[in-house]
Amino acid sequence: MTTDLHQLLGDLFAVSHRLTRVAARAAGGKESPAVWRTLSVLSSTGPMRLGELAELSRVSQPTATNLVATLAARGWVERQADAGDARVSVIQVTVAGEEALAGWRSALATAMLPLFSSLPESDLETLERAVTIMRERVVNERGITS
Amino acid sequence: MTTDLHQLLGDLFAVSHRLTRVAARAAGGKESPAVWRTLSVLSSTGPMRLGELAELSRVSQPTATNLVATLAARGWVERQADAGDARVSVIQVTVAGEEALAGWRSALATAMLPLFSSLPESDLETLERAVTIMRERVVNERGITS
DNA sequence: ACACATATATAGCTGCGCTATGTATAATTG
DNA sequence: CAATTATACATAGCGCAGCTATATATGTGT
Repeated sequence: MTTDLHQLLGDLFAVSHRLTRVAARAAGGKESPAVWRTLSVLSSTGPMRLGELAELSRVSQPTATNLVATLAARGWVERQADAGDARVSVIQVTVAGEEALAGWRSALATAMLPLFSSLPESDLETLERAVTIMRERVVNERGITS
Repeated sequence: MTTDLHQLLGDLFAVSHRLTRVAARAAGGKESPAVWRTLSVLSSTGPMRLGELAELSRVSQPTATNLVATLAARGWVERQADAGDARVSVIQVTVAGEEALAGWRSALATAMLPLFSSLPESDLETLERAVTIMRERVVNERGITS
């Protein structure tokens, strides 16, 4: 069966977006999805400059500034001055940030378990491979227009 | 390997959210992601009442009202009075709506091709199966708290 | 020193998405 | 059949993500 890329990408986007809505409502604490997405990026990739974070999170630089400000206000990230360049600030997840992220992950898993627990192991493996594939697409490239 | 559901769900959410950001910027026309998500839901599932749309889209009813208003203003959906119940309005995608959706899908595919075209067929099939799995999770249940 | 490039911050806007509440139509019940 | 309650959607008003345009501060090069 020839995979129709148009259809696949459209569906992938639509279902991804709906899934983020599910998650947002399920683990619906006070924090917004963007906060967790940003924290996830920082946690999985490690400390980085603000501009880099913006690229990886696929948001504009001002948006990243705001998100980091929010995260910093909660004590979940720290900004450190770069030794060699006074303009850059390196963002780093704090221990509290890792804990908050773990807590959210746990809440999310608990809330979404009813939806996913009935899946056979093979489906979970499919999802896992899909996550890996998508992450590589999202992370590795320098952006669509590069 | 025992799949860690906590990790998987957290990663799935994070990468899904990032993917929606990629798509939003890639096909970055004037319309917002929510518009396309809503239109996708309507198109794939068919005409439905507003409340149903809210549930399937995983948004609140007032949010659905607003989105439908936006879509109606662009002539992409129509509201029809229900014969048996004067309270309900049935939402239906117009021909123009289908065309707009197809156009967006095309733009999205074009923009994301550089990221996905290099994938082997097996990966595309994995993504396709993952889309199916996720869609069933998102569609079938009546909501987390039901 | 001066011009230009780069990294982040600020200002101001649009629109999503929410809760709380209002309004109109059904359904129910004494 | 009138009064109550439930349902479907609309309205009001808020918070915040995310954007563009622009400012500020620092670095680089001639």
